[in-house]
Amino acid sequence: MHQRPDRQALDLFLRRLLLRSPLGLAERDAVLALPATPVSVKGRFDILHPGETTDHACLVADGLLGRFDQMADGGRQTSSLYLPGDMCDLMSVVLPTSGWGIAALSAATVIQVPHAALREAALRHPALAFAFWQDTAVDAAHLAKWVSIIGRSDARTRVAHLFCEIGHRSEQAALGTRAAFRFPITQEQLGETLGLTGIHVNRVLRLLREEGLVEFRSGFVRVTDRARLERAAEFDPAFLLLPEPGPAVAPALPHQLVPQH
Amino acid sequence: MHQRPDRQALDLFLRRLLLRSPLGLAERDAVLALPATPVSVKGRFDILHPGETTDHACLVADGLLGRFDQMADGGRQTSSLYLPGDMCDLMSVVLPTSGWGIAALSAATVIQVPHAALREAALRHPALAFAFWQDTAVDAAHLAKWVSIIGRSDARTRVAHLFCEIGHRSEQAALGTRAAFRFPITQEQLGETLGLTGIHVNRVLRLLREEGLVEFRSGFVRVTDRARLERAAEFDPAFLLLPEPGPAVAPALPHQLVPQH
DNA sequence: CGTCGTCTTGATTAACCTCAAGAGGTGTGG
DNA sequence: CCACACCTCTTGAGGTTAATCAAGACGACG
Repeated sequence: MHQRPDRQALDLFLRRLLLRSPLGLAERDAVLALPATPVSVKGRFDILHPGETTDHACLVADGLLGRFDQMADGGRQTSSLYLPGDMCDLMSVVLPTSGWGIAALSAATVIQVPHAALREAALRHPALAFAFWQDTAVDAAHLAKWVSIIGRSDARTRVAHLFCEIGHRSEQAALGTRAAFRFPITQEQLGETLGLTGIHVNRVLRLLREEGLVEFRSGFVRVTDRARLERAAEFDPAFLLLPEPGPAVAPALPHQLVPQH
Repeated sequence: MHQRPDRQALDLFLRRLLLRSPLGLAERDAVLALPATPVSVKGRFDILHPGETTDHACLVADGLLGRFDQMADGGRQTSSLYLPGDMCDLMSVVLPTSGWGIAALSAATVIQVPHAALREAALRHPALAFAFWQDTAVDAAHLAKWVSIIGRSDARTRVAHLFCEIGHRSEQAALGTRAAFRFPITQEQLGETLGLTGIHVNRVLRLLREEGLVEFRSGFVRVTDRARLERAAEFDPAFLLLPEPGPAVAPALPHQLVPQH
């Protein structure tokens, strides 16, 4: 735990891959040996501008990142949020030029991992190639879910769903519990994520607080009634495509979860 | 051109991969040699139910398919449309159980390609593994764009954008031109795709017709003013991540487009 | 102590939904 | 061949949700 931040983040990333893909020792070592350059950025900093071409992926070590689309009127829509351990823009390895941007929503530390190294690791270890492909598929699954939430749900459902999702993901990544977790985002940014205005998000937050479902204050979420919150959100954890978390959150690499390969 | 439908569809699929990934002769042969079972379905048939597990991907040979999410109230949200040549649900190779369903929006012919064969081809040919991964990334890019369109655009912009996108994709797949193309979908289904009600889609279609931008009747789109339509849609072809189509659409495999590998 | 970003609340407006009803087109059975 | 059912498209009237406009409070930071 007193490692350098880049190694620690690679640990988190490997942990995330292992949740869904069994990887052998050689593959795991290859992930942990990836070259990694830590970079710290302030909140509201654009790490990648829309339309730009990159030669590296960004692994989140700390803070909150978002993938966004810039609209004609200057407004933004955030399509994905990335927590520590997420390799945001892993798909840029096969799609180095894309239409979206990546922004830090809060102060953040990101680890830059060169495409060349990721590509080489995937070539050397086919199981890794599949794991990377799978990671992109999970990203796509999230986006598909997001389309349906924004397209068909009202504001209250959307806000509730986001809190449920981030709670689950935070717990899965051992960053907090479903009942209480850090979520360093402003109401305005919540609006950009949910397809709402910040003002309306504010009203919905008040409603959810008064209903006793969830409280959001200064970058921190406290779920006061999980059952009712998940019902309000029409939340189904299955969509996260993750195994159910065990009773206790494993502090480090859960070797017992890794099937032999 | 008088081949069996499954070989023809694999041709289209290979063509699509080659648009973005250079593939050698061996890889191309491997794609064309994939086992393929054609199946015909009526419109409104659910090919894959939400939450189900599959062991094959679906290559569209004819008709229109959509990926959808079923909401609690029974309503549907379509998150992606698939035209002939698209391997819909290619990502199911690495994510065999997912939350979405696949439905035929019109009568359609789909070609079932077993996961096992796709996986083996990817293992044998790393370049194919990258091409498949890239195809999933393109899918994700589409979804990300869709999130921002549904989250931030009004109904007129959304409808216009969809027509622009399907027109471009139809032209790219040599199924029609950007100015006139088949689009076998009902107004209700358009609504399910755009996050609107079918009734409101109807009103917007009337508006666009009266403005002289585009006409939609009995499954066919006629663009009457492309420049203004694309402006109304805030459409940027770059988001499709495709090279600009040449002056003429190549009728078969464009060998001259394939870089040596 | 003042400034800036964020949060909060109220009043008004606009976009889209819901409910309702009828028209056109197509396939099917009498 | 006609009658009927069914699906899709069309249009109107009224209601609801969320956006917009406006203003003030709170808190962190220089």
